[in-house]
Amino acid sequence: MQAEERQFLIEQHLQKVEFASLEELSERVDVSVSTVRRDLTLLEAKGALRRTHGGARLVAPKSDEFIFTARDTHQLGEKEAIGQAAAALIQPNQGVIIDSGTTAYHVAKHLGGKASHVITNSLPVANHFGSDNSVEVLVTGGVIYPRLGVLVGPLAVESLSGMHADVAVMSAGGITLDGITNSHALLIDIQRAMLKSAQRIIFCLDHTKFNRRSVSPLCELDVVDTIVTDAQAPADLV
Amino acid sequence: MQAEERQFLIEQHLQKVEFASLEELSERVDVSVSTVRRDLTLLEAKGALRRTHGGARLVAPKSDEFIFTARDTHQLGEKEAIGQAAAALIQPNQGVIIDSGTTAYHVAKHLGGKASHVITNSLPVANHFGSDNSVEVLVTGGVIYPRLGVLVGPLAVESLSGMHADVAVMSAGGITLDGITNSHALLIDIQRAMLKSAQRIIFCLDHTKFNRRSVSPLCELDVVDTIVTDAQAPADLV
DNA sequence: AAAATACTTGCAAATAATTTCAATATCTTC
DNA sequence: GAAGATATTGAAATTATTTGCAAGTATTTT
Repeated sequence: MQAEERQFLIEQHLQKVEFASLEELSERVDVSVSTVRRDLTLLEAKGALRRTHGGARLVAPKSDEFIFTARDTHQLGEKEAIGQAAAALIQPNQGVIIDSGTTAYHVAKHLGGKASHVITNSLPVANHFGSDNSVEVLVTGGVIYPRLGVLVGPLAVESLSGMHADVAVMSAGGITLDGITNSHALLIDIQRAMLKSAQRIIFCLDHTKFNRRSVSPLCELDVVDTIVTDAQAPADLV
Repeated sequence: MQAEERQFLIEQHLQKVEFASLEELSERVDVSVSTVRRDLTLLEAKGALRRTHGGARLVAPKSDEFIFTARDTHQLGEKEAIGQAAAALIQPNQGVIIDSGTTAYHVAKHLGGKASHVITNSLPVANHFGSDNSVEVLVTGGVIYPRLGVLVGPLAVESLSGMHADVAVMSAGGITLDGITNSHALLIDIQRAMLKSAQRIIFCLDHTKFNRRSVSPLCELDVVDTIVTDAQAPADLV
């Protein structure tokens, strides 16, 4: 096995497990513990990981810089499923607007190369498609809302105003019979612009969002074409 | 078999396998290992591949994250130092435009919370500041240029046109006495807009950029206020 | 504080790279 | 086409890297 390949494997393995002992790694790449140590020293210098007593650990444990995972951990399974279901609704070669919520992000993950254009104001979504040249990704301008990686502000709204897409994949803070609401006032303007620019509106909302009302009203229910949710959603509202 | 043909075969084979040992190549083109070594040295100088202990590997094999890390490894030390030096030139609370090159990215890394506003069209730079709420980061809109994580296109130029910053930290493909040039034509418009929007222009160029001319002319030398480079830069041009 | 575990350092064997040199092939020049 | 000059090639000797091991040192645990 080649030194470089070995180091790559170590890096890759750590991406999965976040922490690994020397023995574990040494066995995995089939070299002595000494060599693993040396590799780890190198990789640490490169900034790829951090050595600890007994092993090594990822320097940035979260897969996506932004705090996503922290918010996510709760309904991860449901969101994953919603993402898959919503992605299945997208026809090949459509233009898709993807919102900045965590649920919308999961839709992006399952989209693969289906869409031909993706429009988004979410940095995690942009990163996800960043090295994929089968999709044209259009990022709105704007100011980064810290910790969420969302682009907000007038520039974001402006950039959206001139655009058009077949579908908009949205998420929100809450839904009642009166309409859909969201918590961040800054997002409202942007989401309205998104709704206006898309022909078909898909909302992705897990069951915790039902019968909840956030501070800012976003839109009426009749604007929405499809809602994707999970099995635990209250039947009466559906 | 002809030397040129042999080298072409090696190149071609590597395209497929990403990595090959000396023995493998020697057998494949039916010459001694010594000759393969010589060929590899040549091909490396040409930039077609990278030699490693025991073989050779493609220059840009993997494409997961933005190509950054791969491109970087070469002049990493120099770029790191340039980044630090350039960051030192920024006064606290200034508005800074940061370009999309790898060198400019290193400046961002060393900027800390010095700047009050950062304007960029580079996703890596945006990510870097993403969870830092001491800095207001303004991202231009645009289409993602795959593999580099740069936002390009008319939207990017437009978003820059209305903005203003104290300093612009730029990088480029080459510099001669005739001016500064860059390789990606799509970037030129954006960089020009950046130059127009900033009061003071800092160019970060490592020594390999000197006396090199890329395809597209960017600007004359008199536009530039400061150039940050490393020790190996040719003295006469400085 | 003692025991256990992990880390560092120095060293020798194995492996790979560079250098050197003779043999062969290729190109010039007549 | 032949003689000499130049370049390329393969093999041997030298030098450098990498690897695994063991002894000594540091860190953590009990």
